[in-house]
Amino acid sequence: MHKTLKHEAKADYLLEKGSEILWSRGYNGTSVNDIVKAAGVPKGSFYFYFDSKEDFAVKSLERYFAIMFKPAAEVLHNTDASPKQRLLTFYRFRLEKMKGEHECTMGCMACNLGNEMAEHSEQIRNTIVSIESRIKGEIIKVVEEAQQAGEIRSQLSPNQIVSFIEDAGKGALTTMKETQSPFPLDNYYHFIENVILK
Amino acid sequence: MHKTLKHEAKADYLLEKGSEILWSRGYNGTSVNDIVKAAGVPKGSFYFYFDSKEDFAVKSLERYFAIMFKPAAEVLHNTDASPKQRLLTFYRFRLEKMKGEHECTMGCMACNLGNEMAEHSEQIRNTIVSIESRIKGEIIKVVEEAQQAGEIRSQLSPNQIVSFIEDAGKGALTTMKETQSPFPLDNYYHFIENVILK
DNA sequence: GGTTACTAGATGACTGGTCATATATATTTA
DNA sequence: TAAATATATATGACCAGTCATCTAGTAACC
Repeated sequence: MHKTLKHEAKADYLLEKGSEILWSRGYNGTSVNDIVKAAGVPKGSFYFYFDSKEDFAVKSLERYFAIMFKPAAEVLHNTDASPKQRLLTFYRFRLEKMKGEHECTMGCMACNLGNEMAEHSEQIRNTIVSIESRIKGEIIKVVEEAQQAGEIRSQLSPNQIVSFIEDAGKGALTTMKETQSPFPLDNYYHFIENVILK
Repeated sequence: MHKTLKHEAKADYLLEKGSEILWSRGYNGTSVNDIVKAAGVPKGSFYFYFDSKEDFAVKSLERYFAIMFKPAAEVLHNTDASPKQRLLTFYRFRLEKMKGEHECTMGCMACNLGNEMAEHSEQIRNTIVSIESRIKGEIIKVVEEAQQAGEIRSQLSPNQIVSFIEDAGKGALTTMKETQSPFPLDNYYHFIENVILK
């Protein structure tokens, strides 16, 4: 079907209203009804804008990554600072953003949906894996630069380093959500700065 | 209500049969029907053995931690080895156990349920937080010993170190599940051994 | 008889998804 | 220009099935 601009705008509106519910309540905890009610749109319209609830989740994730990563990416690529400094600012930036989310109670949307659905929806799993790997790629480049500049040690490969930092961040977000406290994220940053990126 | 031995045995049987479903499909993805069907127990009986689905999840988590942590704890307290060696063996042991779970597709039950339900069930959140903090306490003691023995550096507090390692582990399990690969766990151990516990 | 252990079946609200139908907006034709 | 046609969008009633939970009862034992 041909998608008009108007079509896309309303689909975006549904995503805007529904994504936070999905983030908070998870895939199986969110009903299509919840989404359309939040947007004030009749039930029947949902399936005009999305193929299925699964399709809505995929587009929600894409939107989430776009919103969360884009501003942070600018920090990452801002060549006024040295590679290492850019990495630190980048992680600090992301972390503060996550801490701000509803008193540390919501965690990371991708982690939530990944943990819940990776085993049961290839669409959702693929969306998360492919976007995360693209983001990782961008960070890896900066780590390579930092290694070449001698700012951080070179015994570990950039992929190992970035994989570990990214994974540790996911876990910190999980614990943040469980304990409803920013400590895990602050502790995480402390390790990045003082132990990992050395 | 007075609980007989027989009563407890049958409740355990329901937990044994239902926990894996809960682990795999999550809280909202698992129905009471799924659980009783898996155990071959009449539907009406469920509420004779458990107060609610939420109660079942709490007891499932307690069972999960007991099964996963108990054997690992023996490694942790086996005083034949030095504190640092015990820590490394402990983490290696746990990691191999998690890698074995269904080709890396299931992740960690507590992370799954925590991410899904922490915001919506105080019972589930409290269960996870309190058990994890007890486990953390046991590990912290060994880190203290290792620091006193000069086996690992002392600039960081044992609580900081253990918090970070535990959180990083959760994230590694999340990525393991997303990517269906053991790499995140192996990379995690590599960092514990060569970067964190130094 | 009385107490406790257990369970079949029902409850009403809710699930993701479909459908026929209605209207609004473009596009084409005369 | 106006009329005719086609397409895009809107809508809520409606599936068949599932949800967590409860009630009212039977079965078992003392």
